[in-house]
Amino acid sequence: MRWSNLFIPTLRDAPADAEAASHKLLVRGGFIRQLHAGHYSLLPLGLKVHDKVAGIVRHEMNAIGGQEFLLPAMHPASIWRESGRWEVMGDEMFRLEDRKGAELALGMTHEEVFTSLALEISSYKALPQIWYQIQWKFRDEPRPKSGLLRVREFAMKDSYSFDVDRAGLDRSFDLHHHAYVRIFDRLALPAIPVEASSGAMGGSGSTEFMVPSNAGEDDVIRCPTGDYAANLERATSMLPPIADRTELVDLTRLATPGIRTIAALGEIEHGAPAVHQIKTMVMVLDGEITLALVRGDHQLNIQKLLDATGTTELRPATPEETVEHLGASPGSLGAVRVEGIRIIADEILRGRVGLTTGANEDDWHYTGVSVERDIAVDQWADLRNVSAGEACPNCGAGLELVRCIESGHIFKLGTKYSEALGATVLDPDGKNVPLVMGSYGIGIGRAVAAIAETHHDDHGLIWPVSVAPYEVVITIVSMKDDASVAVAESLYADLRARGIDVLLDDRRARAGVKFADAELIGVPYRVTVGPKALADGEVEFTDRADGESSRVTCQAITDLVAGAVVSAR
RNA sequence: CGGGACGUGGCGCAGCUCGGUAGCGCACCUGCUUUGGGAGCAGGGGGUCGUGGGUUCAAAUCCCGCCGUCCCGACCA
Repeated sequence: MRWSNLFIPTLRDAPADAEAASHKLLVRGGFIRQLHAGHYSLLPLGLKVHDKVAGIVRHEMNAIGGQEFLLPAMHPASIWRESGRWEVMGDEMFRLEDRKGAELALGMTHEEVFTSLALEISSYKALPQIWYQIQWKFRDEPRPKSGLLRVREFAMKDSYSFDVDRAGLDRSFDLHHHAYVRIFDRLALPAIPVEASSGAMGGSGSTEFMVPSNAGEDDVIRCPTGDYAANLERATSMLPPIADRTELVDLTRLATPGIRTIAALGEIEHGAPAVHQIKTMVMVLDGEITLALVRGDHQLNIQKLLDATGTTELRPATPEETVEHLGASPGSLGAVRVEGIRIIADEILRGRVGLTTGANEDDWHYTGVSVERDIAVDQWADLRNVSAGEACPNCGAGLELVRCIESGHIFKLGTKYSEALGATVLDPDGKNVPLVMGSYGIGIGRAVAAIAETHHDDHGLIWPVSVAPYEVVITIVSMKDDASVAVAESLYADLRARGIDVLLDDRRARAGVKFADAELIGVPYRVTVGPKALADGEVEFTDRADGESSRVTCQAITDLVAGAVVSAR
């Protein structure tokens, strides 16, 4: 294409409200424009990248036997009621009514609709099936942010596997895992597969593909040796055992006037170091007051509590609720001899004695607490946040904490949706069994942003050839130099004939402007045609990634460019 | 939802404290010069100052409501 005919509105300044590098550069480079919060228009350049990413995803899905569908974006409420998610999804689902007053939703994911199609599978002989689509999803995110990274309307590749049993699901899951590795490899995204929480999707296991970036919103715990990686919501670690203060045998009340924090309680006479304290968090799980107990120096991980209890809605109790149920205010709370309230405790507290905790009376604590003897724990679970530096559960090395963009997520769903919608098949024994399902997602726009986030420098974007809006740009230094124009036009025609995605910068602009724009929009290779080199029968070839330039003869340039592009695709 | 900030041509900003008919840079148009890293000079076009109301002779500016956008937190396949 000829730049002079294209709509590529580059900006010298990024909008003031852009924060993330990908956001600034995608706007500055003329790839996207915001319509309103969480909704972006893809401009021609942005759509080209988006299409190329989708094309790679599509190719790899087809390679594992996936079949492409296109399902409606708007769904009747009934199908979401059948799965129980009409209520579960809460405010995150866009809901509307049609003229007849029928309730509708904009799809945020498509388990229900795909499963309804799977009702037509009636025999195990038709399995396995892998179905996918690339379709727009709508989610009423509480806080859209960072350009394309978190939006309310976005294209997603979502696929679904249907198998007759768990072993089949494991195979389909592995196929997807490998396809995802290939996809992220081709996208040049250094995605780390990590153990993850299944959240509201339900199911038995899930893996996220996480791209390290400080623009991300997820924390990953990773072992530097590479033998362990998990979302903080799932991560575990080995902790050195704590020697209990066994001299504190008897449950004893301790006056602690004005002491409200773990730290303060560690400093007073007869106080206790944080590792010998129990932190008591009062939470409301689906409307039920619950005490969550962790060690004094630990932090409660909300997602772990949700997962351990199967809760859909969780919030901290209000100060009023806390006083009503426990008789004291935060700072003096504990679970000792508490009855009639659900108590969930972190595994690390199991068997501990000689502990200190609040006495549920302002300004009083207990010491000598034995967890087994004094606290009626209803459920033990891993509830604590892992911190950087703790020991890897596999090898003991110090764990690191990495901020990441969640770029893909694959789930073993099991039979939750097939049972809810009655999607069953006859197995070899003639028995009716529910389909065993998996679901697998990659956000296309988020992948575009993640690539931008990880492939840029001070001058602009540096697209990998696989997704670049154009593979090469021919920059004509001076449109008034007829020889330059002729050589550039000839090269342009040759490269197009070779199937190269080439952009001819034929604008009547100064060379500096053209160089700066080419770098901003991140075209991986540039051929500069100008009188200087042309006097020697040469042009310049520049690699955007390293900035290296070389002189190449006019005869050799076509092969060189085509070779570089094709090998990098 | 809690906290904070901001809404003035396409983008970046000043003007607001102390009310008096809107300005700068970039971009855009015309001309001349320039021409290998975001040119110079001259001329020019473009703004219901987010919105509704109030105060006032007079409101971008003061007051109130609303809307929108961004950031932090909460939340979030």
